[in-house]
Amino acid sequence: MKKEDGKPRTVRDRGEWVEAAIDVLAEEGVQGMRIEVLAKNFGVTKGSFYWHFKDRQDLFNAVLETWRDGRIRDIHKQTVADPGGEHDQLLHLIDVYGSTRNRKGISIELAVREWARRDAQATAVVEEVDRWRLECTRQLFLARGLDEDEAKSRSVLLYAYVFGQSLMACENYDPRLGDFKRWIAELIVKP
Amino acid sequence: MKKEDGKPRTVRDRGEWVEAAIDVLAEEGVQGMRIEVLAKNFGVTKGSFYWHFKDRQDLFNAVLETWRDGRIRDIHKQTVADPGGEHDQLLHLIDVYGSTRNRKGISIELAVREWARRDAQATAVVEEVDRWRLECTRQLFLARGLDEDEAKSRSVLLYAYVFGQSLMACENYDPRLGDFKRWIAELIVKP
DNA sequence: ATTCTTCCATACGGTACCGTACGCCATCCA
DNA sequence: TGGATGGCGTACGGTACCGTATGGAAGAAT
Repeated sequence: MKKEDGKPRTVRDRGEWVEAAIDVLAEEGVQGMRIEVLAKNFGVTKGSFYWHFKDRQDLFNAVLETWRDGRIRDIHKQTVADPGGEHDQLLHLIDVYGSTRNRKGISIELAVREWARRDAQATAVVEEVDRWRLECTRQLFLARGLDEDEAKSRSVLLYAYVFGQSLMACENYDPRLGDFKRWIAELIVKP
Repeated sequence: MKKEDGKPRTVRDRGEWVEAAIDVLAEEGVQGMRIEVLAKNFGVTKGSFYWHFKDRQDLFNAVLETWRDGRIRDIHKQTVADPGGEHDQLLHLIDVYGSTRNRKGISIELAVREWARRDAQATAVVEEVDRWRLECTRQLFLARGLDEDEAKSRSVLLYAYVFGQSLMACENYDPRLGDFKRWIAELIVKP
């Protein structure tokens, strides 16, 4: 059959599909990444999807790899050697995951971890990302003069805290929550 | 049509449906609570379900209320006044959510919070549970002699940490992770 | 200009659900 | 003992998907 209207035919590549899928992942979770829904929100049909991807799992793998590579790049950028600035770098790390200006990044983070609870592929990706992150913060703590054990412990605490923080509904707990969070960040980072 | 086999007809009540639904919630998440699947795993058909529940949302509400009531009961049991024992009570709280013997409880906890990210009803329930929990631990910290702000801050840190901990994949980070977690717990609770 | 390749639209069969309509059996009750 | 009622089975229509098969348009290659 033919298209009668004059709408220009949109053409998308694999990368655009993955980006759009990650957006939906953040908002709806893994279950939300439906091919036909993605296609509709995207202005094409699934004929396009199955041209660029073998099947749904193929998209999932691409999403996971893209996320992983981005996170690993990010953590390296955020923990570059800056002698004397380790304290601020650590505080910044905590802040990034606690602030609302990174809402989308946090949503993706939670969605991927939720995914990882029931999917081996996602679990492997999360493990790899966590390894890098823990390693990088460990280096920062070491540079601050902490011993090996404390550096590792505080790294675990740091990331557990930032992820857990976004799971909690404590906005109405106290109007001075912002102060509390700063106090907590200092406690986690403090030498 | 008639049942030819001699299987005794199973009869279920509302509570049993809710219990079974919570089990599935822990393993599969909200999306996993499908009526026909629940019924099959349960040895009945959805004819039974629609006798006990108006619709799927009706089950969801029952699940949320049951969870909320259980959590509120639990937190009160775990934070009863025990002058001088507050330190151990706080450590125990952290331990409960970190240990593998509470695997199911943790799974439910995460599933409900995942649910809450995209559903207002679940959000309200999580908020209520968090309020109680934060309030109870705040009392424990106060009893330890901390001032108001630090009691509140450490309460937030405590719960953010325990939830975040179950989101992380750091089992392979270091064989002495158990030691690290004990060290972290002490840091969180320490006066 | 013709063929080739790329990329997408459409149609189709299949599955897994939700919710409803209705009927059947067992038990309690007069 | 016959009827009422609680509790469930079955069948049906409807929706939302997945994946495949096939065809068509538009540019690239020759």
